[in-house]
Formats: sequence, C-alpha cells, structure tokens
Amino acid sequence: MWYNGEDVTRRLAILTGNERKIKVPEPFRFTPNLAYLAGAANECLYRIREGRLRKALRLPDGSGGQAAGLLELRAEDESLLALRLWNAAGTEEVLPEQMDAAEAYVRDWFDLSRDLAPFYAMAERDSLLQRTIRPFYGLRLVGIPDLFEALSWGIIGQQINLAFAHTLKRRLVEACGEYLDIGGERHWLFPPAERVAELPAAALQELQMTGRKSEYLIGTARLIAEGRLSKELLAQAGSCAEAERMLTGIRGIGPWTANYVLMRCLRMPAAFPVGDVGLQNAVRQLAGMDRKPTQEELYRLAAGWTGWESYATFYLWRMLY
DNA sequence: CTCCAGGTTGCGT
DNA sequence: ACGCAACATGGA
Repeated sequence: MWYNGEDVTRRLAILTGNERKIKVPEPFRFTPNLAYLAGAANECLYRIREGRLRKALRLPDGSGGQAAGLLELRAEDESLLALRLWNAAGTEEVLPEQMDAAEAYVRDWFDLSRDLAPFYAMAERDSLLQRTIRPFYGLRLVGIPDLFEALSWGIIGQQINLAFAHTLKRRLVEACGEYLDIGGERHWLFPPAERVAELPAAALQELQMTGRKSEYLIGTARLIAEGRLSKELLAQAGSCAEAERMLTGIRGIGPWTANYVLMRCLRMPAAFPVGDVGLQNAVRQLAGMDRKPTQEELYRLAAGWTGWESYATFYLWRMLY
C-alpha cells in the first residue's frame, strides 16, 4: 500500500539526476487534473502537449539565490507521476535541492498530501456534490503556490470574464518580461512582487486594466515586496476567518479575493468564496433553480460541507468550465 | 444595443 | 447598515 511521504519518493526515485517519480495515493487521477489545466485557453504560465505539462519555475540556485528551471510532468500511469527538470540553459544538470524544490512545488500544486477520502464520503451524501465527484474522480484542488501570483490572479479576475482575465494576465506577464527559451519554446515566469511593486499605475492601465485594479495590484505587490505580507504570515493565522481579515484589510481585496487566495494558495479547506458568480451559477444549474441562489440559500446548501468548502467550490466550478 | 463576466470601493441614503 | 454607480473589455 502506497502513501505519500518522503520514503515513498526515495524508494521510487530514479537516479538519472533530473528525473523523479511520485506515487500518489488514491483518490487521485492525473487525467482530470490535466484536463482542468488544459481547459484554460490562453494560459501563459504552462504548456500542455501530448499529455506532458511544462512550466518554468523559480528554484534555489544552491548558494542562497534563485535560478529558473523548466519542469515537465507526465503520468506514467494515472497515479504515478514522472517529473523532469531542466536548467535555464535547457540541459539536464540540476542540483538535488532543485529536484527537491520542483517536487515540493508539484506536491503543493496538486495538493498531493491531502486525503480526499473524507471529502468524497461527504460528497456522496450531498445532493449537489454527488453529481460532481464521479465525472471528476481524482481531481485535486489545483493550486497557485506563489502568493503574489495567486493574489494577482484573484485581483485580475475580479468582475470580468475568465477569457479576458487570461488576456490581462498574459499582458502583465509579458510586459514584465521574464522567460526561459528552451527547446524552441518560450516559457514565461510570473513576475516577482518586487518587479510589479515598482511599476507606475499607468503601466498597468496600458494593459487595459482599470485604474483601480492597477492600484490594487501594485499596492499588494508593495506589501509583499516589503515583507509585510507573506504566505508564512497568513499561515500563522489562527483560523481561516482570521486570515481572511488579514487579507480584506488590504485595499482591493474583498471577501471573494481573500477566500479565493486562501483556497488556492494557502489551501485552507474551509475557504469559501460564496460571492462567486461561477459558484452561484453552478448551484443554480445543479439545483434546477431559475435564478442564482442568494447568499443565504448558498450557506444553507453548504451546511454539510464544513471543512471542505474549498473542494466543494472547486468541483462545482468544474461543472461549468 | 443590452446584459453579464471567478468584485470592490466609495459615496449617498 | 445597505444600495448603487463606476470601472474596461469582450462575448453572447
């Protein structure tokens, strides 16, 4: 019987230097996770081809600094992930600690250390959720491990449709200009907060963001660059509600964005973006309503989701997108 | 043309 | 406390 953990990884490690395998315990399937990522047309931060997922990452350089690398993830079978890494020059010389960092990123990205069995047990008995878990069996809450990226994506996505949000993100990423050219393809990195912190609001407005949104992004970038906001700081919060208060105290971050980030970056299982239009539409559809549910109705339907609100939301979203 | 998009702020009752 | 316009753009 396999379980996640260091010993399993070590036992299965292939000693070719830049390759490693990760056995993921049930319930997990690579396919629905890849399908989720593939569903985002116009996504600029990863590339999927022939079942292979590639993404540029920032990694430790072995002497306290950072170096970019290219990660490739594919499934040997549905629950055995094969991870490969290339350095910025596109060759296979990578440090063991870079392999460790890449593996940690993958474990975080796909929430691999979560035991999903209790969620499925709960969902089986829930009139709405029971119809979401079979079509997406093995889907994890795909995360956004970098806090600044998660906050930016939340802020960018406020109020606009997802297609346009992707366009704006791409413009921001390309305007900041950090990428890896490997194998004839360009792999973009999300800009660090320090880079966005020094931009004038006008630079973001040129990308067709609202003036407000530009200020929100830059203000948030500054907080992170100054070390006044971090993943560690949010993780230290005593509860999801307290972390939410820390975030909503920031201009431009309301309850939706706060919960979205706590869900996709901090991985707080009880994070719940109730105000989300997509969630409301999914519930409307599944419950056969002729209008979107009110917040009160949503809370009532979600009464049994306690501790799994984030997963419930993610699975409900999948019914729409 | 109108309405709605993975909302939030700031001002007016 | 609560309602509501403004915000930039694109797709239905």
